[in-house]
Amino acid sequence: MNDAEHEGRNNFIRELAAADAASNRFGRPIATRFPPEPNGYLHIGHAKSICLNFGIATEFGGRCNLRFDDTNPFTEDIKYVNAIREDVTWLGFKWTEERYASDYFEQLYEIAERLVEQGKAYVDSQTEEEIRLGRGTVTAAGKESPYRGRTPAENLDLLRRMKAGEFADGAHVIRARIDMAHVNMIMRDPLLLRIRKASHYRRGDAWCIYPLYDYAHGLSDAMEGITHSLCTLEFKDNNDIYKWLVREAGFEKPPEQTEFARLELDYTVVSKRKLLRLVNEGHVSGWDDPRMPTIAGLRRRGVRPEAIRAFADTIGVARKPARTELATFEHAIRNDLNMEVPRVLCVVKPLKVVLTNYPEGQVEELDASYFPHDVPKTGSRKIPFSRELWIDRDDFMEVPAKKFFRLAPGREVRLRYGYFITCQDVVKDSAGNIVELRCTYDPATRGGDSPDGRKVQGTIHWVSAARALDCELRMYDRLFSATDPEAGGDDVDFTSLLNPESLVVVNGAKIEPSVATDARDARYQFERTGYFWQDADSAPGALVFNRIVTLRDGWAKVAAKG
RNA sequence: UGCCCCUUCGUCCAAUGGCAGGACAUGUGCCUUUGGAGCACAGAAUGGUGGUUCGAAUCCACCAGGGGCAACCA
Repeated sequence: MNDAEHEGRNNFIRELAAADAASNRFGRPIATRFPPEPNGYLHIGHAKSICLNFGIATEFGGRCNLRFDDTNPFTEDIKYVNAIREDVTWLGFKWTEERYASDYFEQLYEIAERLVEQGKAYVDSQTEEEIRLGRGTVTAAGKESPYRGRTPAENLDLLRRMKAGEFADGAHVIRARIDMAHVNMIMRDPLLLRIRKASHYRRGDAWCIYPLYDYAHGLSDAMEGITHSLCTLEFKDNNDIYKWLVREAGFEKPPEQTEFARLELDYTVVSKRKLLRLVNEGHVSGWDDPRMPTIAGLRRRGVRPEAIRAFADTIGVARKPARTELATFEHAIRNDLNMEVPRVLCVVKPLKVVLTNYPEGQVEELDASYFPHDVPKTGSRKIPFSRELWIDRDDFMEVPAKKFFRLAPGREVRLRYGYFITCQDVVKDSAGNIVELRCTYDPATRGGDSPDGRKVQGTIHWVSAARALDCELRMYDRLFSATDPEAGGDDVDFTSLLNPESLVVVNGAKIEPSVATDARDARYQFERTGYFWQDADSAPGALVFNRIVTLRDGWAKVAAKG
């Protein structure tokens, strides 16, 4: 361990890096990389990997590259490159170098020629299906290709002509000559290069043979001088070919791959294919829908990068496949916001309150601190108080339940930063719905304290009916109603598990007027309700707030118990 | 069915042969001009069976359970 041991919890990869740094095992600084394929958007699972890779590099005075593993021209696009760059930057990381696997095509090709010359690779001309069948199964050895015995000269000629574009897609592939009976399926003569007469988003039509992941990844790491190649568990078996290639290619002190468990979060899917379906089938509004687990979605939701980094730290890194409870993530979000953002008052479901003993037409400006006593920040604003107010419907019960501390007929409560009020009368419409409360206020309790020392059980939020602003509230909840939406495998369509209430739009909420002059990207705690900020759709006069996360709700627990 | 990986409180992660600890969650109490936050306390775990050892979560063997691998995807 070195002097950076205070920076987060311990894990096996960090110990490995610490030991390697201490022994100078690689003869070069610790180097990691974050290697996304630019074919989709980054999500919370990538954030774990990003924090790990950049964290290790920083902690041990090394470097971390952002490398785009763009070896498949069919699926990749510059727009994803840009989105990924934006997301990594937003998360708070600076990469040492920006690299592209597609910049290594030349070197990868040279290595292929050498392998062919040494008889360690060959051109296979079987069909795709023949190759698949020939691989055998997990219990039965594979069969050697009839083309496996081609001479180096023959292979080299074919390879050059493949590169020159003489053959159609699928006519030939380059395979490593390893062992068709290897217990690890990956090692049964893995494919290295395939023909794709496709335009690559960066290389255009310069190439028509493209490396496969196994061929490109380890060698790319090696060419960049990476020391610790960190990836998720499903690449465990690929480690064998990784080692084989960097050795055969002759790299001194090649990088070493280490696998860790990917993040699985309750009520969430992170597979690119499924995320894509959610977008394409219109279950969400886009990649940045605030319910999406994408970085873009979390950003639009209002989650701060600090919260994501803190979350990554608390979940740790291990080899055990594990699911994390959503509460762990929500705690990280609240914990971050709690100490940072100002409190304001917003009434979600307005119920009119008329203070019968308050002068008609009078408006007072009350002082209201932006922060509670335990947040070491200062600042306040004025909030208007008037005869007619809005309070939340949930803060009134005509027949109060046990342990309900809020407003009820004959009961006195405190209006936050305001006065004590007592409910005198309940006004209903012809259908019996409560439409208005007639209350009295105690002028001596201005600011919220009674000079006679009288106590109230509840404090509720409110806004002036005359001065409040209308706003729309988008109440987001978990996207799925099942803890593991993928548990059913292919037998269950995961979209059938979508939570129908993942978005509840509340129109006609009432918010205090101070927010009109705040910064557009201000985040708030709406007291007693949750954390919010303005959505991208918001505009002056048509305010729209996203709920970032709810507050912990102690009353909900009491009420649930009855 | 073959190979590989994994198994510690409800959940996630520590403890690397020497007092099983933290966080989230849960419960109770205190405090409170947010039923927020905070504070205090509590309950809660080494998958099983053997073995090695003065001593095992840790090392070994077997068993059980979970996961990964049979794309010209990454």
